[in-house]
Amino acid sequence: MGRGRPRKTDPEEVLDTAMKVFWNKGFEGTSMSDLVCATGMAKPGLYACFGDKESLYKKSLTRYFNNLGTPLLDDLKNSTDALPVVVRRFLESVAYSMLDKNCPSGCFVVNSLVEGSSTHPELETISKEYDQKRRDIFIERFEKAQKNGEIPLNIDAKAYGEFFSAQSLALGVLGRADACKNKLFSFIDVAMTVLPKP
Amino acid sequence: MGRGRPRKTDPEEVLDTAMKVFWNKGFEGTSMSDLVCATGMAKPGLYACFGDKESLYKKSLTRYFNNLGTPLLDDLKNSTDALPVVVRRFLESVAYSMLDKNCPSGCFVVNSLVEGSSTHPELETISKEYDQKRRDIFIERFEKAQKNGEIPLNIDAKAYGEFFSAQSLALGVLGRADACKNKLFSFIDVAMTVLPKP
DNA sequence: ACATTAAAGTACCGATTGGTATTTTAATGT
DNA sequence: ACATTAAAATACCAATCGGTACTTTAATGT
Repeated sequence: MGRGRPRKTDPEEVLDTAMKVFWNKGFEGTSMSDLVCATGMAKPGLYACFGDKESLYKKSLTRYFNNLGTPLLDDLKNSTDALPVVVRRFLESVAYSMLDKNCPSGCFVVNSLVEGSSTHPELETISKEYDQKRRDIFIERFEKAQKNGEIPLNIDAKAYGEFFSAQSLALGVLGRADACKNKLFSFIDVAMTVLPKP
Repeated sequence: MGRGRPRKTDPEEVLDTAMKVFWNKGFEGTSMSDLVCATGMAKPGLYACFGDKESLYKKSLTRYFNNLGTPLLDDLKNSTDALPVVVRRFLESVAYSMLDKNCPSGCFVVNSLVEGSSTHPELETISKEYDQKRRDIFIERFEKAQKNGEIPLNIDAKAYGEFFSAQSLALGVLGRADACKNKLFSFIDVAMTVLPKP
């Protein structure tokens, strides 16, 4: 163990809590006082641990993407399951995430994309980056599907990949507007009809 | 003409400008000073004309919906064109709105839905109300289409209506993330493949 | 001309904002 | 026992926040 006074709060837990506050209220809607109250870490502690508000927000968004986004993307990229299976599983996982009552509503990346603070352009950059990663992996998977013969050669694999990637944006907004499980899942059912038979 | 000193700025123009500022930067991200600078109307004038910040935001969002949303919804509701024609026209109109360089990016209703200020619950209520209106009209149109034989009877008209209504949410986020015309339109092309033949 | 009306403009209010300097507390190494 | 380390806690900063009281200006009605 280190030398000085022991930490009252685990920085990982603090970051997790801060993530949820930003996710729920946005960058502009969250004050440092909000974060102090929610995390239990005093203001100077937050600054010492995570830097200024913008830096803490970036770390929160990165944590969100790594913890909640990356597993879904890895599955989409690496699973050997058929295209309709992996695509549906991705969208349903997003839907389940929308319904998790231990987390704020919606998708933090979508919230951040939409808030798009003009006074803090770096925040827009990072959320666009994560949005792009999802898009790229969807496109890759659809191009692979075309090579595999899972979908016909005469369709625009890139456009289809982008379409399904964008369905998670719609789910993010629907989740933010308190859509129930039935609505989210019947939305996915309809979206899945886009997938052409091979 | 009235009695007192003439207005320097037309309240309609002021509201139009305020709408664009809120649309661009959100409720929490916009300060009264921002609005004073953008509109040219001094702060006491804004309060006298529109009430407090929350009230001005509501009027801005209502103006957005009436001016930009209602015409599209009226067309969707009243046009005698075939289902694929009116649906595509609706989505393409949304896409063109995303590309209008005289307006902020994205859709103000989507932005407002996603920001969803927890400290000002009325703002969430009104954006959800406008979102619901679009959904209702889409569902109506799909139910009508089913009666007309434009789509088969064995599909879930409500789910299809909600699906296409939600595509404008996706377009709103895509527009916010600076999607270009090609991406928006090929997105719509793919979405339109959902429409079943009669 | 002059009172009346209403908007513009200035100056200000307490509260809160993001951020920090300083002190106090609690552990460890010697 | 005591210096050292590091975090907690308090107190504070200038700037900005949403909102308002007050003064000034420019028009109209008589």
